[in-house]
Amino acid sequence: MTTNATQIPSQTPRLLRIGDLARLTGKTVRAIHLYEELGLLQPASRTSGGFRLYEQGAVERVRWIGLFHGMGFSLQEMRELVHAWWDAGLGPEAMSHLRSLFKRKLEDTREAVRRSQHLESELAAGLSYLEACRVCAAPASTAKGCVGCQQDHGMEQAPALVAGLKSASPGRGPRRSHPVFVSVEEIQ
Amino acid sequence: MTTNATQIPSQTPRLLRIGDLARLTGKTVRAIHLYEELGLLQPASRTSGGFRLYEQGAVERVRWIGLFHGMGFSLQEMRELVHAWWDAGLGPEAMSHLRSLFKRKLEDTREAVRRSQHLESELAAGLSYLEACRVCAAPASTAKGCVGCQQDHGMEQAPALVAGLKSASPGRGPRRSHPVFVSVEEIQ
DNA sequence: TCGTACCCTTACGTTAACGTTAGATTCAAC
DNA sequence: GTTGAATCTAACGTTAACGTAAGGGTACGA
Repeated sequence: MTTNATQIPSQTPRLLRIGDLARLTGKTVRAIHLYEELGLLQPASRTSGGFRLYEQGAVERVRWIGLFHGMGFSLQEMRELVHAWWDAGLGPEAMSHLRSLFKRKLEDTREAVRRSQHLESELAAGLSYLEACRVCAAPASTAKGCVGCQQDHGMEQAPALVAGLKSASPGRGPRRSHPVFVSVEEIQ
Repeated sequence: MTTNATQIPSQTPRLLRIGDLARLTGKTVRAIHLYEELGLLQPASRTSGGFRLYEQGAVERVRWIGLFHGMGFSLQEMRELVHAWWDAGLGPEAMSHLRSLFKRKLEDTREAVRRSQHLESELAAGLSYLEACRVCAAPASTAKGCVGCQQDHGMEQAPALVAGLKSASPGRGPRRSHPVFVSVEEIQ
């Protein structure tokens, strides 16, 4: 009887070996091993020699893992979710637990969105600030004096990201010009 | 002459030892050492015995590091930015490089926002799906059959996150009931 | 001066998600 | 049967951002 990715003339669909699964999903054998260790995926069976054999559904499964991992779910979190799902059929408490997992992750995700959006606006403001230098004066002189220029570019105050960068400059500036005690140059 | 966090009766403000800086910023001494290694922060000087002494500005600096680190900037990325800022005074190319760093990070951040927002909507949909179970039937029977129930909760299709969880169940189900070859139970 | 908190440098440990390597076994085509 | 690709398990390595510990030196108030 042929067991390797061959059509079995009965009701059992063709099974995949791990390498097939890896190629079909763009993952490595190692990654699939890891998912199995974490309980996220199981082979349908094994050969008598110990080779893992997977059903076609495993392809979807690995893709699902990759999709949500890419969106921000750690493998551990997914593991919790999967286990909570399996347990949810056992009673109301388990179901409540599953829902609370969803709620917590949803809240965490909303917070992450806010943080990223905040950073986005900081970066956009900083970039505008830097672009403004190129606009407001002749290129040669602007580029030369831009980083150290004192004008506020039409803004009341430099964006926080740029302000922090600016504060780095004077700190380094005086240290180069006026050493206080031991001039720290070993960091180079 | 007193050098430890004492007012020097001249134009030099009181300097902080590393422990002071750590307490004022909520960071550890170790973290501050790391920032120094990465070139993000430097002590203003050292005692003859080697103790680091920081200016008040270092407090703002460490806070800035923490703020943007918390928003999604890796320390390495911040290092690149700081160095690009320092170099930007050297000419138009360096200035252009600084701007491109901003642009790239801005693009990455926008992508991160999109990913998180996508996950957020998936989680919200999944939660609605799960909440609908509690709504559509009596608690006792709903909780019992919820995970495996076949009705679509008024939705054409389960959200992708839930669909992936559902697909985990039948895979585990048959394996418990109808082992094909070697039943894999060692993952327990 | 003494005592104690503080600081120094060095170095190894932790975590998540794999990557990489090695030696042995299995599988399937020829 | 032979051969070479594929797979097995085991184990160590990588990265970022620190945490932890150790042994020795420093700073400063009492």
